[in-house]
Amino acid sequence: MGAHAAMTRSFNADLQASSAITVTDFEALRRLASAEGGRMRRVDLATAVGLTASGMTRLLDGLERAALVCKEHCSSDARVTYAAITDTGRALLHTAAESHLEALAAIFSERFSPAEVDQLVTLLGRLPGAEEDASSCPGAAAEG
Amino acid sequence: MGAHAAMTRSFNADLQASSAITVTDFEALRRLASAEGGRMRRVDLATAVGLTASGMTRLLDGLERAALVCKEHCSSDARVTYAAITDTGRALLHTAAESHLEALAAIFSERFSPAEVDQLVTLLGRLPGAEEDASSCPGAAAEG
DNA sequence: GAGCAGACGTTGACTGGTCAAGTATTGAGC
DNA sequence: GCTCAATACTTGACCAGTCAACGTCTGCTC
Repeated sequence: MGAHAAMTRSFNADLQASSAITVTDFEALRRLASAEGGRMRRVDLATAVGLTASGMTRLLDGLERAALVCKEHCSSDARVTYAAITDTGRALLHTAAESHLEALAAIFSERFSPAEVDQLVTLLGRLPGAEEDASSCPGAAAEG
Repeated sequence: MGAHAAMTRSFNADLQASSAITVTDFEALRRLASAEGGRMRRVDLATAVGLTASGMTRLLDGLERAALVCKEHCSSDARVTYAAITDTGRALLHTAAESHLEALAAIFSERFSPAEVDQLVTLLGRLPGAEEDASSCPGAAAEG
């Protein structure tokens, strides 16, 4: 409890200050940016970042209002709406990533050797819900 | 994000079903139960479980309403109020602990060898905010 | 082609938590 | 013994997310 909450709070404050987004916003943008065509079905994005569909609706509301993301419709299935990252979104993600990944790296490299980081990544990767989180973790095995 | 959220959700559902409390409630009760005299200053309890003071007020509101906890006043300092676990609270904690720790053990023993659990405990124990979390983790090094 | 189960997305009501501001109390310095 | 900064706690306004219910659309089956 304590550790996770504390870290999330600190990362949030960090991102908030540098880019006015939350950790979850960051995750969503990151996912979109690396998705094919810079877009994903809202439902897929939701499960990817670990939110419910309605949670994703709220989150994207905010990102849309900030013009970081926009809606696109699917021609073959009228039920689905894509969330697509905009150029503004990509730019902000880039900025945010610098400070966020730096903070992340700081926390970890201060406390763990590269080998230990690897160990954590493999071990935690076995947790339910982590599935392909590890593969998308920037600098998982890298980072000297 | 995903993994933590998913696990917390599942543990919450579990506890909710068995005892109508959340993971955070459980943490607070556990802390109180093992504190000297079954009580702690609200402020200390808050930092112990990783909440703000106001968060703790809200949380204890609920536990008090359910009679799992009660207020006690400090004779030497009128500012402080203790949160004290009641007999009802201890009983419920006992029940909840069975199912919760079982679920916890299941998740971990399915995925990690005892040695790996130890490794995780030591590594994660270095995270900020984890400080003495590990020491209070039931069955950290035990559990075959 | 009508009916129906199932998927996608949104909405309203709620929860668990935050932050900022306020009250009451304490203790140290003068 | 007054003043003032600091501490303990509560409260109101808010935020991020959940769940349950709903509308819409799709695709299968008959």
